[in-house]
Amino acid sequence: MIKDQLTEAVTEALSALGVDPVPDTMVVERPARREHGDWSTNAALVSSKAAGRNPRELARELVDHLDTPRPPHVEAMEIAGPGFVNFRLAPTWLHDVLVEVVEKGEGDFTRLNLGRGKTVNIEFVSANPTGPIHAGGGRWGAYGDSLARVMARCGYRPHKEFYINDRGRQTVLFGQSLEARRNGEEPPDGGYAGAYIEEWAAEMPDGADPVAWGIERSLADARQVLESMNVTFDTWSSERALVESGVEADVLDRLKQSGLVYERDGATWLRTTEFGDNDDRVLVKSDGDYTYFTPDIAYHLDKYNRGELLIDILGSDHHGYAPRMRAALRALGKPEDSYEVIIGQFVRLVRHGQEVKMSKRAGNIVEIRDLVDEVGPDVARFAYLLQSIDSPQTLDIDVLSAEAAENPVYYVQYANARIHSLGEEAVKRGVERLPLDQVDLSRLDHERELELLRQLSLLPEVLELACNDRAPHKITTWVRELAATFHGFYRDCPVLRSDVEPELQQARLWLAEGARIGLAIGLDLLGVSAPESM
RNA sequence: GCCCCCGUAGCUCAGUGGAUAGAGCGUCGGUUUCCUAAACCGUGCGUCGCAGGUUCGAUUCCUGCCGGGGGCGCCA
Repeated sequence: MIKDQLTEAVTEALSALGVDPVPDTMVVERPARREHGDWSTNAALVSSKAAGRNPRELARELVDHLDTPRPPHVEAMEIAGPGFVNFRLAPTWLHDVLVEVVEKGEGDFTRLNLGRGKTVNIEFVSANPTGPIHAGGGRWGAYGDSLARVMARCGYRPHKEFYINDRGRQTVLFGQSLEARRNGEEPPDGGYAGAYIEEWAAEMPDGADPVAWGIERSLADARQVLESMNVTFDTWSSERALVESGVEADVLDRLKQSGLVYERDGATWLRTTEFGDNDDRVLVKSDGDYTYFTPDIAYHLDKYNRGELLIDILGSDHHGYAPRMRAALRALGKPEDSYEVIIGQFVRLVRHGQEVKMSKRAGNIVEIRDLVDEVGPDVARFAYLLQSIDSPQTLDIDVLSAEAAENPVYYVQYANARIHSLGEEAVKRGVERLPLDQVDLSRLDHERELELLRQLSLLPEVLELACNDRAPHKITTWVRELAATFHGFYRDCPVLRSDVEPELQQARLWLAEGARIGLAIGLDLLGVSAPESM
């Protein structure tokens, strides 16, 4: 890969100039502006101190050194600004990218090995099974599932997990609410009052245990709607089953061995402050019951059977929970970096220009189902993945539905549809794509063609960032830009028109194939379909 | 009071230690004798919330403040 070749060349040159080791802030990167070349390095800037020379002077020497022999594809090097070295490459480097893309295909192009086979347990959604999942929960679903896809492509082995809180007060209240409705009564104080309670109560068979039936009903609903958005889980873990197996006592014993457990006011506490929590936490209440915390610790311990690294994706309303779990796992001897918490910010829904306030118990929720039914699974999923999980998100339902045609997901899918239609048209016109090694890719020299190739060449860097930053939305940004460069190419560079020379036509057909592969990879990582016609 | 996240163009949001800060939508105007106009092209005088600090260089890192969201139970 060109980046590695350039990095190696720069590193060698620096060490020949007495800079060894090379500062780890040294990068070879793509400059933001085209005028600054195809690639550039800050090597002279970050090494000037070690070299005892001013940056531009060092840059000069660096360039002289790199000139004999020049790294592959390099046509010119320039010193710019405070001491950047910019590399101007022949378009051949981009033609090589296309060869790599089509030879490796959507299965292997940009398959990284950052994870080296490490297993990762990713827990997300985990909504209480007391009703349908609201539209906010869809964000965790889309995010978690896509993060798993991104990590899988980067050499991790993810295991997706949904934790079911099928025990405790909320489930009891939920069951009572169902039963009350079934008997035509009002739900109990603090119970659930949504319209779905009435619908579900009517479905409930005679003699069913309302709690157990209600939980199953909720889970079936969650599973179905999440699957419609292409969000799936490898394991659905039941808190009740865990508790019934009696693991809490084991966990308590193990925690006691850490010496961080103590009794106070009749309760049993864990000294989580030892590991940075604000307060110590109760494990066993003074009435003898476990708090929710204890089975949760047991659950996390159990998850280590399904992952060396644990990732919890939580809504920002649970962020206070992270320090205590981190502390508990450290008390149990788990390495600090084996547990990661990702805090997702909330989704605000807007309809008719007004925010839709949601409360499950009051019953005025917007379900994911409503959203998916209204705008379709691809639109919903793409919308969730449009921005960083750190940012509060505003989804305007009217914009997503009424203006569906201008939705960014269609823009991307349309690019794919155009490529397929190009293929069909080629068949109609009797044009066959020759084997790649018989095609002269150097014919690709139009700015639109080069832009498209540049965008494709960016995927490895983007994927690595998306993985390391746990930021699948970076894939969304990239695939939108890929679609944009394709549309530009499609507009200005006819492929099958009769006035296009056969050699150029062949090269362009392969370029379209490269774009198709890029779109397929990107959309797959996002869990969004790539329709062949629209 | 303490903790987490956010504050970038009219709106929704990318970007984040570098060289003139971007996209979509919206506005206005243009583009089609053969490959899908769900497209393309042009059109934006933004104190990157404010003030300090670190740095050769800060929208990006640190501190404080202001504004918004969320959280601070022997609830889950």
